[in-house]
Amino acid sequence: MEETGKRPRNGTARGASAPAARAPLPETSPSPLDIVRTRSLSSLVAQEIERMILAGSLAAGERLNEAALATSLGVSRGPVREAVRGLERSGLVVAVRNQGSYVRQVSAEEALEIYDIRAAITGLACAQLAEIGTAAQLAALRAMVKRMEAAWRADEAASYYAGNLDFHAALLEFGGGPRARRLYAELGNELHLYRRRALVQPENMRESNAEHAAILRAIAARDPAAARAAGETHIAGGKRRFQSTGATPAPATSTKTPRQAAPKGENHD
Amino acid sequence: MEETGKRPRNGTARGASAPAARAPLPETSPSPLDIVRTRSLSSLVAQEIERMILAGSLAAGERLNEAALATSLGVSRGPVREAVRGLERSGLVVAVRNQGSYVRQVSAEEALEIYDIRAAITGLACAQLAEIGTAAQLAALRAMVKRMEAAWRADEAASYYAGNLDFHAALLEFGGGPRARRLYAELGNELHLYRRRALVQPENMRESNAEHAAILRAIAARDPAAARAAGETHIAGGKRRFQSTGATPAPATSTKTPRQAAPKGENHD
DNA sequence: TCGGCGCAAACTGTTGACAGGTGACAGTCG
DNA sequence: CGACTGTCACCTGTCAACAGTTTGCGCCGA
Repeated sequence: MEETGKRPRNGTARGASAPAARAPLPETSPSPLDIVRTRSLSSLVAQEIERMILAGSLAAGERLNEAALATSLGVSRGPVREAVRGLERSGLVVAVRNQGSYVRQVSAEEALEIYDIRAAITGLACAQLAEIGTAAQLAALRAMVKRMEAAWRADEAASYYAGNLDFHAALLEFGGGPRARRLYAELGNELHLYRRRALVQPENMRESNAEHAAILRAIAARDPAAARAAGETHIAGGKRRFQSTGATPAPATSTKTPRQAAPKGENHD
Repeated sequence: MEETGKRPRNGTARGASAPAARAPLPETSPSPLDIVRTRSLSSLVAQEIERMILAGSLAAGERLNEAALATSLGVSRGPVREAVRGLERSGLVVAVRNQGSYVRQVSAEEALEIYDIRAAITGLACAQLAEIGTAAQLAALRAMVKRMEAAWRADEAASYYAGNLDFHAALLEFGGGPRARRLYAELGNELHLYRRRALVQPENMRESNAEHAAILRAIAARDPAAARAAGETHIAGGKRRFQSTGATPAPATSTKTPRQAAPKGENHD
């Protein structure tokens, strides 16, 4: 790249100029109408498609019709294509030339591998948290575990699941760096693409939360090695619980089955 | 998405139809962009831009001019935009609306974090390799270590560096799953974006290769825990060698410095 | 009735063009 | 002489249209 434009790269990216200023008018629309001016349509479309995939509106293996998506979202095909390319790079969709893009299907082997990687990342975060975690962070984590305990005692699976997500997110928020956080989120998204999820069972919740408590004990004891082991054990336990619900190790037949059964539940890490 | 198209998803993707046919004309431009019609232009452009970034043609922090890239590659702006979106999702570039895309700059903190994650992934691969590795794989790894030893004895830094890359790639090829492989490659690419690289020093090479040998010993002993520890120690050693060459922990000044010094060397994991 | 063949519709890949926004430069006023 | 403001060129974001390919369906013949 040699001297195409003379714009000398402003050093200070002033970024969001007015986060909350200049709002004297009653602001009829809560946010989206003009906030859209901040991000490009492509990123909005990508976010929406990702949401549809994770929510199940677009099933795993389903084909993405660019024109249909474009009209559905009220935009042209350009932004949709850019969004799909981004999602392809993220691993959420796979594209075949002149044929289309499909929501990626995660095999059982891949799901198990993702569990392994997640275990390593979580262990890393737990170890760091044992070293640099503050008392306030520990208290917040303890409160989450308490809430989850109440949830499984009341047999509220949905509530437990949400709390579990929060707990793990907090674990990486406190103990992991930004890259680890992003990676963990991506792995979680990919895991959502697996067709079968661990069923919600009270025993799973109890076991899962007991492991949460073990993690906290190790962190509180400022023992990085133990914290790491506890974090890895926890994810490994989630993997085991995931497998025990019928994760087929190897279908060994056609690599791409068009249709899968709908997700039957949620798993507990 | 409900019943937009009636195309019933062909199960067998027959893929590349004509790999190298229809080339009777002398093909004046040897550029792979025009020869290969198997992959879409977007992916080719993405690959090319990624290559340019990793090769240094596009320096970290440099702005990507869509039109200039398009004309330079002989395509329109559409594929370039799609490629840039993909690279943005990969973390190689950052985009600002109405302003452009810039090659991402990796800070020292991020580089160190990437080392930590790489250590975890490598440890995972080493542990699995200790369990499932074949004798042939072990022999191949041993041969690589032998070649690297010859390289550092001859003080051929470039040769050692290449062998080191091969060794780590083989480690993940043999012991890691596809997801871990992809992740490791991505992390390596991001690390390339850091402005300062560890200098090539014979002592570094010797130390690095000694750690390689330690990994192989643990794998040969079929001791997953030891293999994992050896792999992590090796990457941690690479991180330490990386730091010792002057990786500033925190510049703490402007978040985006326009220009950085050119890379001065390569690091040894 | 079944298999092969050809046509046509649909979809993707790509391009060019238009509109909006941003940053820099120059002129002007205090 | 300095700061501010208006203007302008460049560039990104978006859209509509064209071309190539694939695929489904109907037709014909054995």
